Amino acid sequence: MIRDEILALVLQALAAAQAAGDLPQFAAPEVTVEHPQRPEHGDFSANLPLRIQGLAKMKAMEVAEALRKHVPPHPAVSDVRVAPPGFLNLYLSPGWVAAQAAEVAALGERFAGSDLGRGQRVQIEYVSANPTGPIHVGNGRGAAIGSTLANVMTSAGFEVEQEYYVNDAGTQVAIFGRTLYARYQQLFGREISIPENGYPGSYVIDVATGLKEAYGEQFLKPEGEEPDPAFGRLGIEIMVDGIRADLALMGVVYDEWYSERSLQAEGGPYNLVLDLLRDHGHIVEREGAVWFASSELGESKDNVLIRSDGMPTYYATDIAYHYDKFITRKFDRVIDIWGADHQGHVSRVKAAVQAVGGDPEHLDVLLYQLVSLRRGTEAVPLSKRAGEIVTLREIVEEVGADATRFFFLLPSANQTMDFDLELAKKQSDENPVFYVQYAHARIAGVITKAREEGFSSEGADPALLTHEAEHTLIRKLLLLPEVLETVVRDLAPHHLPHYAQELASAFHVFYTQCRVIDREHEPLTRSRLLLLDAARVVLERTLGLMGVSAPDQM
RNA sequence: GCCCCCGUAGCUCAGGGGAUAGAGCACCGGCCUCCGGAGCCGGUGGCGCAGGUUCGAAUCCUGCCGGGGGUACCA
Repeated sequence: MIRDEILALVLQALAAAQAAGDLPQFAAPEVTVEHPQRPEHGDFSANLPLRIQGLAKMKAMEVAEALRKHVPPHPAVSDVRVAPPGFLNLYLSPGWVAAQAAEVAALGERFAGSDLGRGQRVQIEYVSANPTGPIHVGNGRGAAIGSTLANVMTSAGFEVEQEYYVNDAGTQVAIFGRTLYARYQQLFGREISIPENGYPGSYVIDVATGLKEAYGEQFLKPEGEEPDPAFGRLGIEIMVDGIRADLALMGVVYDEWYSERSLQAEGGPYNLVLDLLRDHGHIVEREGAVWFASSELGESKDNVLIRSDGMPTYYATDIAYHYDKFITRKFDRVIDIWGADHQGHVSRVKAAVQAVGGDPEHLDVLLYQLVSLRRGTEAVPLSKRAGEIVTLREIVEEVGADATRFFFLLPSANQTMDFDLELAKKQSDENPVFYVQYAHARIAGVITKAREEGFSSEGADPALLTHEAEHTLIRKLLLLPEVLETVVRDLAPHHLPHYAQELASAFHVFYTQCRVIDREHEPLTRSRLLLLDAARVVLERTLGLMGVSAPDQM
């Protein structure tokens, strides 16, 4: 990408200036270039002179001047200037900028692809909500973030596997099973109330009804007896199917649905990991429970692995799960995307990864702050135990998958988010996603109209693109590779919808100022159609990575 | 108490060591004889407080104030 080429020029200038004796020898700090806020400061700016003025024992302006003299010529660069208090500003050549319209259009969907990941195998695990209830709004945020990150990392040359960890074992699942069985019995007329701490939501009745229709009274036992464990598992399967369908509605599709229960199978990772921890002296037994001596690994305290009732904790199975990720499946890198309520779990899991022989440096936990719901000024509780919850499906059906995803992606992950249902539903036309999609529809409309009138971008000369709005648009197109790199580096997909808005804005301005189809200027018409091709490529790409559709008409 | 995240325009949010802090919505005023006005142009308005580090701080550090989350033999 062009930014890296500019950076290379600055580095070369530094080396050349030192070789020529215009700057003293010293080890330079990490050099970066950035985009100045003001266009008169150029397309790229290096603050290197300011950073090394001390090392060089020279004034920053003098350092900048020494560098400027040694910047090697480059076809994309038309000017290099020194600006106070000591910036080195580089200006892109207008001819080069214009030519990029043809480059981008020719690259098509290959544009902005990269080999940043060099085929690294990355697993991204996200949502992984308990299958004891339907997916809710908060889970939707994780879904949008995870799936977008997976798309971007794939395009950046990572080999990405998307996974949903199905918590189909443990206490909550057992409680769900008992609740389900109570509902099932109720359907046969028994006066049974759902257990204390059970799941009061009406969806459990739906699942029970489904099981009754499929299996009749097959699972009905004499009153007072415990249900067949297979009954609860069937219920969980139905819940998982529902979750899968809800996420698919938002365009989220996984490579793998990984069962927690399978960890505990004979010879599975769970027993293996316990033995491993025991062999390494990480296990202590006290108060009737089995503990992971994590305080010896720098944690603030020990944590229970096996409760005194013999049941493994979530933490224990999670250690086995991460063992499976790192050791068994050998992922080069693992990204877990969790809600901020799991924050305390991060260092524990990292400590555990270390203890079982993985490298905690290769585990990234991306926490997203919680989503709160309101209707106008009225707060809506999200709790799963409250019975009535707002499901993700409900949101998607009301505002559409595109707006839902865009909306969830907009704030950075470490910003809490207020999802106003009333606003999302009532003002869906004013959602920024429409502004971006409208840009795409406009482009498609013009291209179609041009074709009908016999115009195409065939043989276009990009050099005719000299209007300021055209150049602003092209510069914006060239930004996508940088945006994608930032998304990958910082695990911050929120840059994408913001970029999409800037891109759409640059297009709308161009559209307003530059008429495309003009019979009296056919060569310019072709050039502008070429630019539209390029803009369409980038807009489609950006929307596609977010999982948002790029409609030809609206 | 301790740990994590956040206080930026009336609202929702970007910017997270650079030069005069941005966008959307809202509000005020303009722009279609012409490719889609779901658009464009202009205007009003802002870094919680106090110290510190730095050539330079919205950005880093410390303290305080305010909001959210965590601190289970729940997941």
